[in-house]
Amino acid sequence: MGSKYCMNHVCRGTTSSEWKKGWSLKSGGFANLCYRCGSAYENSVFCETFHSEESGWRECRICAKRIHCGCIASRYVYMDFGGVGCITCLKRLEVHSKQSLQIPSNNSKDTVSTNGIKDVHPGVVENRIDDDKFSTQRLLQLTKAIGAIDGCSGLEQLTHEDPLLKSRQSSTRIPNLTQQSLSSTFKTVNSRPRDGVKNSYDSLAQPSVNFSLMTPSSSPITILPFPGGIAEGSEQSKGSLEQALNVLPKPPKPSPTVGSEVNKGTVSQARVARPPAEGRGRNQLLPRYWPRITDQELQQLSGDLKSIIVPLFEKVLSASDAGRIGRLVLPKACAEAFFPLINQSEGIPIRIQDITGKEWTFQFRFWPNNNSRMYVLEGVTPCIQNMQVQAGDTVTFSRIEPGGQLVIGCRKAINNGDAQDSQTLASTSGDSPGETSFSGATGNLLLNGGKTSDDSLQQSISERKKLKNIKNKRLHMHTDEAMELRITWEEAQELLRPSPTAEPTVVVVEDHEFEEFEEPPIFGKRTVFTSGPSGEQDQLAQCDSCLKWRILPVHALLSAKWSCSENIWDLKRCSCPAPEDIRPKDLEPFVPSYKESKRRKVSENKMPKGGEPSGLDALATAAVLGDNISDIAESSVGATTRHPRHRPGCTCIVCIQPPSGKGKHEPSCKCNVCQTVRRRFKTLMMRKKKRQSEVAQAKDRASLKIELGRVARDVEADAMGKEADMEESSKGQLDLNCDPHREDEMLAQTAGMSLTTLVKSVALPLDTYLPPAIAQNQENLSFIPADTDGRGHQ
DNA sequence: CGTAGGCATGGAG
DNA sequence: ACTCCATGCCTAC
Repeated sequence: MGSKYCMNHVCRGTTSSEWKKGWSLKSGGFANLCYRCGSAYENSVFCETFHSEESGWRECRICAKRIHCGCIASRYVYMDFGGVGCITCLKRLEVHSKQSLQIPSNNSKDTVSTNGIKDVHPGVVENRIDDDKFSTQRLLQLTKAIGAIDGCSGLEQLTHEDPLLKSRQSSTRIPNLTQQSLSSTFKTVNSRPRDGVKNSYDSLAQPSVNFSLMTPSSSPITILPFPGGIAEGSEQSKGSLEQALNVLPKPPKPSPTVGSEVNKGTVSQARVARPPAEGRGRNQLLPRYWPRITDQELQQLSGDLKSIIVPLFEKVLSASDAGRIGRLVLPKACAEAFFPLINQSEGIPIRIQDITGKEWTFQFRFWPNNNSRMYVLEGVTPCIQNMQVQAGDTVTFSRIEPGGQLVIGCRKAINNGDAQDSQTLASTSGDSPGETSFSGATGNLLLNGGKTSDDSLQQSISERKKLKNIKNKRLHMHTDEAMELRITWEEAQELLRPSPTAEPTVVVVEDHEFEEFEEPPIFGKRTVFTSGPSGEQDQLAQCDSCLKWRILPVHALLSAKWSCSENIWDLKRCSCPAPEDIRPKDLEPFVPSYKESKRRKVSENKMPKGGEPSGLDALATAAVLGDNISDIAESSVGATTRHPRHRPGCTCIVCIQPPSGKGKHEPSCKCNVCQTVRRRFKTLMMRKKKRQSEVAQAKDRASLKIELGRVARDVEADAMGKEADMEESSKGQLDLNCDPHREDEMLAQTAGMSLTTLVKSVALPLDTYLPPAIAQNQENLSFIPADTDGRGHQ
């Protein structure tokens, strides 16, 4: 990396500099370049060839006017990879890509690949073009063809006493500029102090050139191009005329319309992403952040501000960005490329002006995030509101040259099919969707994009992606309140079923068989248990296909997705065309929301959906449909044997039991309720065994400890002649034998009871009901205990 | 209780 | 596997 001190005259005197990898214009090779000035001359003050006495100014082979040597300090020449061009007629591309320059020099080289261009692009240099092509006549033709560019009229801006130029003065217009004016311009464009808001954008990583773009009715609009665009592409070889007008970098895949528009002497209105302006790490910017301002808009803006506008980047506002929190997340790469370097998390206040000149002050800061940073602009709400933008719209960041003043603008989203409000805003504000405007919304800047169908299509796809991006899952869940899950753990438990692939292991505990499952349970279909007048029980399930209700045996276990075809218990009702088992009128008492449920279900089924609801989806659906499970249970089971601890509507395994003496289950009953009871009892027993084991171990340890203590006290008693302490030790022993888990003890003793009796006596903590696998992972589920404040876990 | 600040989380690329 | 970043969410006020 060499010296830490950039010795380029631009940075001269500074004590340190940041360096980045880049193409050195001095050596033509890959080197460390100063972030500030782009210079690779860490130890030298000037480029050796800059204004060298011998080489001096050189001439454009096309317009025969002066060009710079292309050194790093030669700011007027756009040099990314070492290309050299005439700053006046912009024919540098021709020179850069097709031929080398015929540069007189004292070292007798008839062809000079300036600044090591030969090393960088050897192929380019070798592709020479006959000098005839660059005769004066040819030059004039090209100049006329350029038209709007007005040839090399900007030549007068340059001045330098150059003997080589003098030799050409007889045939070409030679500027009479002074070194002073040159330096003045140079400083104006490039010299920006490092610190401070307005002048701290140490982004002159690459030399730049002022490209003059003449419009028929306006003064030249000078635009700082992006170093990366032109030199990188192969499109330059298509001809100088196009590139001459392509003052902004081309998109990676330029639209064919761009060229045609250029040829017509107009400015491209195509909204295409352009590689960003120079800046730290700009090459790492994702294309999604590339500015998509059209040439026309840029011209308009530049003219309006009477300044050089350098589009930097843009971002589609997310919901968070546009929210009232007032924090706009800046893409990291953009923040680091175009915003001041900050070392403290608190950041710095930064002033950004809008098109009206109104200045906004934001706090530019970052948060540590995963060993990285997350950059934000704080306090953007007023500006966002002023621009009348919202999520889905795009904010643009540009820079005014000289001075480096940041400018914020906006562009309304084109396709607001998903962002209805945005469209409303656009219409009310008079903006057409998809147009670029700037805060303050001056009407003359709202230009029609003039997109072709291809452009529109591309743009539409792009916008759709953006909208999709801003409407991600979280947002979707949040905005779609119907998806909000409000279901209690108790309700969730009732949907648990053994995994269909799970093979239970039957264990016998105190004469009761219990099924153990290695696999965690799954969510089954919610069904409704009914009890008839005579006490017989039925189970009602709704077909997911035809939505008809079917009467099933109480022991039937249904998967989350169930249809009539799976009704193996009633062959007359095993297909959807079969009439419903129960009339809606009769179903109402059990499913109060039956009608509403069915109505919603039908409309829901009309919506295209990718997958089938299952598991959590089934729960979500239940919640969405408003099928208050509590209500269902309460009404469906009628009078239940509710445990006093449970509230009305409780659907726990206790409360859904039929009243005593009614519908008593046989010991071998395999209905859902009984199986659940058995499962839970199994869990109880396992926990009890575990606890007993732990207690036994603790008891052993305590006994040992007590025994040791007793020995010690015996010794002490013997010594002291006292025996009173013996009783105390006995008390301690008794305490340790006390089992604090009386409840489990009691429950364990119920093993011999009938299931009904067992159920009656069970009053367990909620987590006890849950199989261990679920209990452990309950925080991973999106259920919210009914009695929480709704903030979820944690 | 409401709000803002700050960090954590997890989906997406 | 890793980074980025949209958003969740805890904490302090």
